[in-house]
Amino acid sequence: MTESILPTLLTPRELRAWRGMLRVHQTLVRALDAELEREHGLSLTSYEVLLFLGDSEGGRLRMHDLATQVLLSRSGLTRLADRLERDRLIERQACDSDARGSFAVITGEGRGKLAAARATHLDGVRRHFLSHLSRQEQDMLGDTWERILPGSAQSS
Amino acid sequence: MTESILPTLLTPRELRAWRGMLRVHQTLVRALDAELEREHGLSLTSYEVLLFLGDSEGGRLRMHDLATQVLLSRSGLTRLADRLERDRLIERQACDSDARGSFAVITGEGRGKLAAARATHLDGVRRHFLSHLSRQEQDMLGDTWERILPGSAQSS
DNA sequence: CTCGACTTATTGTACGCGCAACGACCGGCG
DNA sequence: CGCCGGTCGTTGCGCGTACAATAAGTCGAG
Repeated sequence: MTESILPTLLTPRELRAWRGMLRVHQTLVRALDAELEREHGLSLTSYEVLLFLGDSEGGRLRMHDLATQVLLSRSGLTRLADRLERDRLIERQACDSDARGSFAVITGEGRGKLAAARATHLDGVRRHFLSHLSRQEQDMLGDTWERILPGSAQSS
Repeated sequence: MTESILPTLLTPRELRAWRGMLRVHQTLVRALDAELEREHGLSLTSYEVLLFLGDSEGGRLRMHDLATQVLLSRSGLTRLADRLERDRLIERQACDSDARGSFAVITGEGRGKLAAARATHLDGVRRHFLSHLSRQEQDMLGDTWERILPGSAQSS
């Protein structure tokens, strides 16, 4: 009676590819976040905000665009920006071409923090991730990501 | 004066491999979570709890072990288990060999939910992820994950 | 047998995030 | 010009999670 639809499961090969990514991602993100927090009192998302701002021309970005790039909801970014502003790592700036909008601008202090944190972060990415990959594998991974989600290449 | 240490940045190839994973992971997890939530009112973490329980012998697991497998803190799992128990998808069971411990046990209703959700979830994983990968690539990915984080292969 | 260091699960608390709603503002069309 | 659908950033609210502290229990050394 209750013989429900049994979905055909994944093959071991598929499982390895899929769950491996989940594990690796979660583990690495946790580790990188912890390192950043410990050495610079910065969360990974805060770091990414500074990163994108620092690499933008003028060191500023519209809130909406910034939210998109760091994969945060607009409300989430509003709150995060509040904290970063409180810590004087960014400032807000009105947008004169559109009175609704505002820019987030990285401060000098923010740039200093970014440079320091970047060293830690990049070191972590290399230790935990890149060091295990040959150049060919890196290329292949990049191709794979691009195929799965077109436009997955971006700034540092 | 303020000539700080400029960390040497990542190469484009490294960037593609690294940030690609971040984007793909976040996007896919969001999508899968939304599908599960919409079609079965189940979060991805809840699903994973049911999954691991359903695939364990006796349909039960110690809270501590379960927390480890779903990558949740023990307190996080306690709360999640509360919710799942409220929805009658799992039950708690005392452990007679160790009076401190308790088991989480999947219920019949939980198994039904799992079977249904599993169809949705596996379909999603195939559509969003596996369909873009050849068998060779799946193998290569699996190898890569295993090298980065030994022991990244597990149940469905 | 008893003590003490460790483990297990739970609880208090705080935080980060998303969703929905809001006010302010934009731009195009009648 | 005036309106109206859409957008931008912010806010109220609720949820899910981690960290620290706690109570109960385990196990081995003396």
